[in-house]
Amino acid sequence: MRYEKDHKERTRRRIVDTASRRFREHGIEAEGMKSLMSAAGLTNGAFYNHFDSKEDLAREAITAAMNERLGRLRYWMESGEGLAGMIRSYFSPRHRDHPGTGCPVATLSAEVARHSDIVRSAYTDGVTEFIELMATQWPSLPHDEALSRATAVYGLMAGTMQVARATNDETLSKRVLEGGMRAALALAGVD
Amino acid sequence: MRYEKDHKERTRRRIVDTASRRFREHGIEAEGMKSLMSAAGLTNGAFYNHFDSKEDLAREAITAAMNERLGRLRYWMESGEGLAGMIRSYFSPRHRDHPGTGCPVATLSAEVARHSDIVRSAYTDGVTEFIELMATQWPSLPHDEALSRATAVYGLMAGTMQVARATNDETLSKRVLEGGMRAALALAGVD
DNA sequence: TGTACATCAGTGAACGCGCGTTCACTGATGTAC
DNA sequence: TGTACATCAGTGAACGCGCGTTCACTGATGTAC
Repeated sequence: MRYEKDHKERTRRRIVDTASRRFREHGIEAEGMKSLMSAAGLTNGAFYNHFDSKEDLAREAITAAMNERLGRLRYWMESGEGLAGMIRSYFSPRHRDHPGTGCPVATLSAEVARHSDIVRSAYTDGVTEFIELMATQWPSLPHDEALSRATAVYGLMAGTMQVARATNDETLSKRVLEGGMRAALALAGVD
Repeated sequence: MRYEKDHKERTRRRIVDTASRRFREHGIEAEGMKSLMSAAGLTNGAFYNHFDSKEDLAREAITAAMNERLGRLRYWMESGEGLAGMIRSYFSPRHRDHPGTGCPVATLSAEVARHSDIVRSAYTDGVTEFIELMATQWPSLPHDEALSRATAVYGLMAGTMQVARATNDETLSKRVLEGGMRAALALAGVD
């Protein structure tokens, strides 16, 4: 072997991580291959040693982003603060101002709806797993109802975050974050 | 005059209406000028007789879409069904499957966040007006609290609609619509 | 009324540019002997 | 140990293509007389 045995694998992971961040920041379509690869410390041509196509990378980047968020949720669920902690951190200005490391549902859902089934399945798997984990918050509810509640809380979080980001009225943005947080805590029954 | 006196104005309005629908269907960036103008029954070159740039059109198309939704909300608020009627219609499979005539917050928010202040202001104005009208649903609440509640309900609607559209799991999509509807009705206090 | 002219909404080819993708090549490293 | 060779991750120019925008031109219509 010419390089250390996991050299190529580490490069590949670096591309996925970079894409996962930059797709969330700029959108999948708006992020070009050249600027993406350059941000990963490589030139454009190297990309196709690692992936079949941009769509292929989109699938992996979405999975990576969803897994990252799932780990974060798991951390909160296992901590003393529980789901309430996750909700509070979700509605922070810090999260609003850093979409690249934030919730991919809030940044990519509209685009994903227009992508191939391969990408949509990666998204669906991530969302399903996230919701299943959230649903364990309400062990006394029938599973179906717990899932429904989880999707509603998740939808509320992602939707309000988008409005908080898209508006250029700081007052409205703050109100959206605060109102969203209170409503999410209430809906989750953890306030 | 060569044409009827409002010929140009009607053409202009036709372009705005077409853009308003197609931007919601495909995204602003993904909708090209040529296909847009062709859908409006014109060729690409005619566009610049009516608008300064695609960004300029985006602003008008967003305003038009928001006004259309505002009219629809006004209709429901004045009808016997009130806000509950609007919420039920929002979570219909019909709305999910026709994004072009649907809620622009659910389709365009993520993109708007990356556009110029001109576009973001058009979005902000529309959202503000929509929320103000929704807030009249709770006349007994302090105005600030009514606004907060309205933003939360609106965010919940837009966020869950996006998940229902992006997933390719029909079961999950149905659950999201149903769970979202129930939660929205509860949050609005109209169930 | 009939004819010459002015108007201007709309046409469609062309502009420069950046896109996703391909591919001949480079050069650092490991292997063979 | 030293040298020739094989490997292959990465380079960077080039591909065809579609983008948003520009502009010289067309032709249907209204006006002037």
